[in-house]
Amino acid sequence: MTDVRVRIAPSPSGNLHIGTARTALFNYLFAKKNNGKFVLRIEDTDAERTSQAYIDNIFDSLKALGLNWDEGPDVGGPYGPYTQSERFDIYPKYAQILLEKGFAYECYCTPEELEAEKKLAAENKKPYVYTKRCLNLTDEEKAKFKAEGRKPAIRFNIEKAQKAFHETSMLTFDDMVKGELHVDTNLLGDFVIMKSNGTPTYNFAVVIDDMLMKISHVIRGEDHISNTFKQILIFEALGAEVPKFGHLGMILAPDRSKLSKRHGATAVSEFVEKGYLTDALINFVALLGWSPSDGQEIKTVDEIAQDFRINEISSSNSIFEYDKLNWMNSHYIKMLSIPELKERLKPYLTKYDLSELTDAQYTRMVEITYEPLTLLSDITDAVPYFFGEDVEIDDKAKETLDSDISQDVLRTFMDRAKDWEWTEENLHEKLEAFRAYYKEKGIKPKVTMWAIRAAVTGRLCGADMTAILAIIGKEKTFHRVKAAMKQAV
RNA sequence: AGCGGCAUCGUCUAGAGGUUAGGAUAGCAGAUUCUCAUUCUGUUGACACGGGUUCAAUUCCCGUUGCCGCCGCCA
Repeated sequence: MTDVRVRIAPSPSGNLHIGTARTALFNYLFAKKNNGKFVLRIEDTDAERTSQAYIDNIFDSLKALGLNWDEGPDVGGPYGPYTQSERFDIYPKYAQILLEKGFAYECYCTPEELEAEKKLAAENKKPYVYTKRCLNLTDEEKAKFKAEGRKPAIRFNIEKAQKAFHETSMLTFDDMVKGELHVDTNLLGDFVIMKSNGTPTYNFAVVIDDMLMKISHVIRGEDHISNTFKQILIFEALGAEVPKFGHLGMILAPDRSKLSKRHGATAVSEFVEKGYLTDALINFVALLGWSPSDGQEIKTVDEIAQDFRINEISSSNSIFEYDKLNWMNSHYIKMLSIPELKERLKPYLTKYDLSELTDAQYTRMVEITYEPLTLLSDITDAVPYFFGEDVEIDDKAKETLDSDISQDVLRTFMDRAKDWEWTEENLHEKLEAFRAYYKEKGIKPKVTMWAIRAAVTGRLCGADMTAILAIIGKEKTFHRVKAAMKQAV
């Protein structure tokens, strides 16, 4: 078997899309499983849509996801360069070969002429196929066009290639995930391989690069299926070995349309900013189309690679739903160690003055608040009452504080607590007794605690109350309780 | 319009010619906790439709429908 070499070839016209990340993952898994190489190639033939910021984003996102490449623009490799814009001198040579062999021809049609052809086809309700009007241009005709200042594009001669390598017009290939796929090449139309500005089109550049980079397996989205037939013909015309193809179903938004900005985050970096862990993202996205043989869904990329078989991937589209991603993210958050959590939560705590807390207090705060987090960013709204002298009291807490019972609880609390030793263990004991005291008077423990919670945190729900009191300290606690009492009088 | 692809709980999926159609997530109910959440337990919920083939089809074939994709000198 030839060496397995796969690639991810993003176009830097945007940040790394979550769908591209999944395609990259499946390529990476395939390489891992088969001891192959995973290469990164940047497809920036369209200079206008390319930007360095996007390239950086693609690198960073892929790295953050743990999808490290063996060969690529930054690390190099034996078949570089790995950025298409740096390979522009390569493509014309191969176009020339095709021209000489008769598998390609010059096309002098103007955009306007082409537009008219398309319009005509649309009017006749016929699918548009290029009319091949430039196929048999004489030298005189070409010279005349050139004299007019027209620069030729180069088109691929489908019929010639098809007749040279296939019995009939039906072209077939065996897709690794979808099985046999066919098309009638008569419907393809002679497509442009070199633009009139001298740069290659996508379909051409891909073939040349995959050929030169010795890519053995092309795993990509199913939106490329119709390109595959064209690409196979080019490989054959060049006398190159045709790689194996595998086409993945698409990731759709909940409304079944393409996942786009209006559905929220689409770029990996956006998910990360929102507080998603890359481990959770990659695990989640792996489950779109692939399923573990042991039913254990939480897995590292390496574990998945062991269990990965490309022919077992689902060939249907799948919908990207947040429910499960969220569950998985909270699961991964819970698996983080406290020291790790302390660091990873910091970016979401910038609106608070962390220096108000000692390291021990910060540690404890994290310990009692991380469990219910769905996103790392949820920490922001979960902890305001650990900071500052006063707290903002929300409506429900206000209402609770207004009751006679609450006021009574607070008075008693102040009276008793002034003598308490302010350690968490002791507070735990004392508050238990405190609740018991009120329980005997017919007041539920939670009502008792609500009064204190409302006064100290300004809300009715939150983390462990004993720990909160211990962390913020006696002074601050009393200050807030007094404030709450005054308000109600 | 044409061509191609896809079709199992809301969602992600497992499954095999004969299964009580399994799991996860979400939902619902209960238990636990000072609250919310977490956690635990239980539970609702699916083979798109119509024809074949077969003793038997959700599974194989054909058609219909639906959805997705492609028809650029974008990638």
